[in-house]
Amino acid sequence: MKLSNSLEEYLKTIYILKNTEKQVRVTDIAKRLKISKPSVNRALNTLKDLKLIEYEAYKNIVLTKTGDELSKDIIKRYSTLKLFLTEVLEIDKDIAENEAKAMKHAISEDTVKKLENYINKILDLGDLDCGYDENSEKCKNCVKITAKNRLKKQV
Amino acid sequence: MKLSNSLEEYLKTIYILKNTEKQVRVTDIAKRLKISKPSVNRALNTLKDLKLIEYEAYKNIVLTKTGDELSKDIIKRYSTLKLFLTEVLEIDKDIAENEAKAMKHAISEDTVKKLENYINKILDLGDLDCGYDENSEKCKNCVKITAKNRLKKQV
DNA sequence: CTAAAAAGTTAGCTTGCACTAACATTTTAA
DNA sequence: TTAAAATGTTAGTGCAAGCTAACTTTTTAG
Repeated sequence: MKLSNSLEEYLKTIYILKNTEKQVRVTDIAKRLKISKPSVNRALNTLKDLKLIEYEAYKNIVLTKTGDELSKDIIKRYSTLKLFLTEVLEIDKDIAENEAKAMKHAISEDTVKKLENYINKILDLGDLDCGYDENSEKCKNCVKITAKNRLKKQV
Repeated sequence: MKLSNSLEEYLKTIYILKNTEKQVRVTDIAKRLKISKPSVNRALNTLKDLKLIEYEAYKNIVLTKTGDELSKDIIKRYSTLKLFLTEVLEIDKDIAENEAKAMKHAISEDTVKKLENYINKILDLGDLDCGYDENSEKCKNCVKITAKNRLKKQV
């Protein structure tokens, strides 16, 4: 299922609220996304029509099985991109979050997987560079990585 | 100046046509972008209002100085992303083009620069891996790169 | 040179997604 | 327990960007 970036943001937010707050409310979504409540209301009705959430007027918002799976998928795309931006390119967290948010919609499952493998290959290597002089003949192909505190849980 | 992804695609297309065809026409833009001529017409009027192109009814389409600079900037973002996807992640060209197209809007100047530096660091290393066994203790930090024919001119 | 083809434009429709104003329902606190 | 506050919904607006149908202008071929 292919959603608009806007709807993906709603779904992602619902998932995050579900796992961090007692309840998932229109107002909370609106605050987090800095969007008006009526806009949230309409988006929720769209997500309901798509059978991604259960939603009755004035009642609690609940993800369906499909909605839950799709949320995880969206968050996976988002956090993989964010991880790449912050840990590999060493971009500032806030900027990385914004860019990952806007980029996530464009990235396919396959690309996410490849990016993830790539990041793992790079970050699992341990700390810093490999000990050889980056400019020496011996190991000129080694890539020096300076990321620390990697592989923290991302949301 | 921050344009929508749609307007960026128009501007990028105008730039490319300018440099590959004798003239830049509504029909050519429409064909390339697979969008109707009236839609192109309206987009062109928007770009004209933004002083990115010169455009009079039934006349030729010309980029202004600002429009030309912005086009280059857009293409830079696009092609840097595409290069990363194709050469580093080894993603299929067509898919990479589509994803880069949709992602380019989200990426800042600063991130483009960092990504570019990163790609250069990786790709400038020469061919293939460094000769050590990737799994050996000796050089476990080396990243094997298999890209060939890199740094081709991208458009 | 003119009629047909190609190119370009205008008008009006649709959808997505934001907004405010106004109203309805639920929750909370005196 | 009930009035105020908080929350949620409905109605209607605006804008971006796609579309088709119908029209105008320019180009081209006989």
